[in-house]
Parts: sequence; C-alpha cells; structure tokens
Amino acid sequence: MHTRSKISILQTTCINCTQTNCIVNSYANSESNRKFIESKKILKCKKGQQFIMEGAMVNGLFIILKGTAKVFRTGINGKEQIVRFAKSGEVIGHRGFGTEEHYPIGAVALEDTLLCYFSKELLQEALLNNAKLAYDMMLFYANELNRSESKVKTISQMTVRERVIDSILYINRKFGDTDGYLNLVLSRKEYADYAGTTEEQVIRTLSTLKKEGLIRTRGKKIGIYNIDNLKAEISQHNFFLDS
Amino acid sequence: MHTRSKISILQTTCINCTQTNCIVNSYANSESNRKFIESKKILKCKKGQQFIMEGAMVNGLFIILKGTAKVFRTGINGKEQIVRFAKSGEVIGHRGFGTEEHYPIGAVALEDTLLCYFSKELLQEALLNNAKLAYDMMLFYANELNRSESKVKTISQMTVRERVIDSILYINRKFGDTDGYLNLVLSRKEYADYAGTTEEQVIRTLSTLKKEGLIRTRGKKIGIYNIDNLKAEISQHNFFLDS
DNA sequence: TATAAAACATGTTTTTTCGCAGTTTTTTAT
DNA sequence: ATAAAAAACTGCGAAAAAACATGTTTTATA
Repeated sequence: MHTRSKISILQTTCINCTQTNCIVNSYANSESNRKFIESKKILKCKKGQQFIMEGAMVNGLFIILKGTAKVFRTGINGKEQIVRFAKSGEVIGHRGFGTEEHYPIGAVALEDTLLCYFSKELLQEALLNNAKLAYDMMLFYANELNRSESKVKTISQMTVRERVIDSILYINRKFGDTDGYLNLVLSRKEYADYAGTTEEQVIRTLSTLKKEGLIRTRGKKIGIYNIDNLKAEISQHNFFLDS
Repeated sequence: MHTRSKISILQTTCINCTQTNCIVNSYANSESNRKFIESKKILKCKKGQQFIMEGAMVNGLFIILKGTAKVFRTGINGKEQIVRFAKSGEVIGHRGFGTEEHYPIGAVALEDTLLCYFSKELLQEALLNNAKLAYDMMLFYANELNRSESKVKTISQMTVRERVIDSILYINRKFGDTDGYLNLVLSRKEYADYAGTTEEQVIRTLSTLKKEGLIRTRGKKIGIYNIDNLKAEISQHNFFLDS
C-alpha cells in the first residue's frame, strides 16, 4: 500500500521550502528571481494520474515536491519506453524546452504526488537574468544526456538478463531499500518498459535470479540479496561508471 | 576519395569566421567574451584520427570548423556504440561538462578535419558571465537529450530493418546526397554500430532493400531511390517527429 | 472477508537476431 | 596498373528473444 501524503499546508513560495536538492530552491532568495519564484503553483496528483501528455503544448516545467513519477515515450502499438523515474526535487517537462513546442514525453505519478509548477515564460526570463541558474540547468541537462546516451549503449549491447539487473540496481541506487526490499515498487511490466523487453522476459529473469539466490521477491516487491554479484555481472559493460 | 582541406590560413579568432551555425560565433563580438574567444586554438586532424579518448580528463570543448566526426562509447568486447555523427559548427566534448571529470565518449574524425578548441576554464567563465550563452548551451543540450531519448526508444522498439532504415534517413537528413548517393560514406560496420546491430545484419538488410528497389549501393556508397516508402516504414514509430 | 481484477508465473512455439566460415568485390597503396 | 588489404556479401545453424496460451497468486475493493 502506498503512503498517502500528509502535507496539509501547501507552500506557495519557495522561501521556506525544505527541499534541499531543488535546482530552483538554491536561488529562492535572489531578488531577481522573486517574480519567478512567486509565480509557482502547487499541484496535487493522485497515484496513477498523468500530468504531462505526450504531444501537448509546452507551457511550463514541473519539479516534484513530494512523490515519484515515471517519464516515458509511447511507441508502436502503444508500447511505452520508460525513460526515467523521478523523485523529490527533480525536474520534469524540461525536455520540451528546446526548439520543441510539444512535450516529447508523458509523465505519470506513481504515488500521490505534489508538484511545483513554473510557467515557461517566467522561467525563461529567470534563466536569461541569472547566468548561474542557466549554467546549473545546463549542467543538469548535460548529466541527463550522459545518462541517456549510456542507456542507449545499455539497451543496445546488454542481454535481457543484464538489462533487468541494471534496472534493479538503478532503482536501488536512486530509491534505496528498507527492510530488505526496494523502496520503489514497480510492476514487472514497468521493469520491462524501462529495460526495453517484455513482461514475461522480466518475470523469467527474476525467477532465475531468485533461484540463484541473488534477489528475493514477495509479490511485486523485489529485494536484493547479493548486490556485489549483481554488480559484477554488468560491471564489464561499465568501463567508465555511469550514474 | 575524401576531400582534402584547402584552408591555408588558420584563423586564430572567431571575429571573421564564416561558420554560421556555431553557438560561440554568435557572441564573438561581445566584449565580455573577448578573452574566451581569443583563447581558441585550431587543431588539424587527419582522417581516422581520434581526438577525444574515452575516459581522458575533460579539459575543453571542440567545435568542428570543417569536416565530420563520429562520437561513440565503447562497450563490452570493444564493441562500439556510435552516439552521433557531427558536422561543421557542431559541438563535441560537451558531454563531460557536468559533474564528470572524464570524457564519457570518444571521437574520431571521419575525414581530414579542422577543430576549434576552447579551454574548459575560460568557457565556464564565459558561460557564467553571459546568461544568453548559457541559455543557448542549455537549449543545445536539451535538444541533444531529446534526440538521445528518442534513440533509446528506437533501439528498444524497432526491428533491425527499421533501425537500418532509420539510420540511412538520419544520414540523409543530416548530410544530404549528391548524384543519387549519400554525402557521408560509412562502412557497414559503422551503420551497425549506430543502429545497434551487427555488420552482417546491416549487409543483409541493405541487400533486401536493394532488391526491393528502395535503395541502391555501389561499393560503400548508398543511394536512396524511394525516400517516401522508406519514411513510411518507420513513420508509425514517430508519433511526434524527432530530429 | 468475499470477489473481481490485476499481476505474476511458466511451459511451448515462433520469430528474430546473431555468429561463423568462406567467397567475392572494392578500395588503397605501391 | 597491380597486388595486398579491407570491406562487402551469402548461407546456415545456433542462440536469444518474443509471442502465445493458460494457470496461479496477489492485490484492491465493495
């Protein structure tokens, strides 16, 4: 069962925000960004709710205040490719900021989620008035690009088994685990959509890994028994380690 | 046979540079960037020469003044994944600009090439002093990210045949054709490394496409006969069109 | 807590892709 | 122009992955 949000007072400004890894938050106190910061809106999003539709007009940017989301692109026959999972403090919707007028991705909340929303116009103004903010955003994109290109290689060169292991380690790295089970619970289908394979293939691989004593499962939940052996299996691919 | 460079006078500043689509060039006249611009060095690079080594320290950024290059990541058993092909005016080496200290990619000149080189320190200074430059760099990264994530989906969901067609169309779009053959001549191996498959598979696919009257080949050269039918085959995947 | 729906699981078949080995053609360098 | 090297091609068997079919367990909800 997912945790229901317990936040009752919705902050309307960033000034007192406790989010430490938010790219905007770092500049909340800057006078030049006041207008931008104050334009922020907070959205409540139920579990399973889609808050960015693929192909919709780009009109702003989201930052997760609390919660989790998956970001994806829809392919042939509606098959979705999950591009990344996002947690508190992370930016979503930034992909439409280039020459694109439409969001090239969709986003769905994986649990009840609170989103900060900034309008495109004011964000652009803030970026052009604050070189440091623009620079930091640039670095954010650069890292995302690095990750994405690394993923191209992963999907292109790894076997299904390796990609499933890689996915489990990614979820572990990003969301951690509690009481022996990963904190973010995904369906086998979602693992498949992230790893670029089919649901059955993921299920089979997990069964095998379970028999081999590398992981354990309990319903949808997955726990890692032997992280070193898991890492060892894909280490040969990661000549220079990626986030 | 590739064209030998005929440039005899090497410009040492951007002021009179004729390159129109260079991101730095647009700010060449700005006084604040003078120091940065003047730090530029020009490098000559022979065909086949590797000018960025994977894993080397990031110490600067390259912009192609004249020529072509391939950018790649090396995977298991030395199998390379070509991430993109770059032409005049394009930035290379920017992937190491985030938190990374080492280039996550390698780059090789595909013909005799002239490169502009900017030191990391001065570029950073320029970015922090010029919000517009940082903003434009951010947009550049955003577009690259968009392309890369699109490629993840392509490799994940398309068949080998579709990926080969997609690659041919990409080369056509980016480098154009003359006298019925694509301007950029790549080996079958390079097509495979870009499309995420094997050399034999590319050869097989090209043979079939030839028999079907969609393309023609003459040695390494590839020509497109029926671009609309080629596009039609992959159009179903590109719900929202990508560059 | 009963029940329906969703998700997990596994065996079988089919399709796709890969890898090897040998041949021919093209390119490159002398 | 010619020889050597590199690249392109082809067929075939093997392996990997996907698709299909069907049963079981878990989860959500009335």
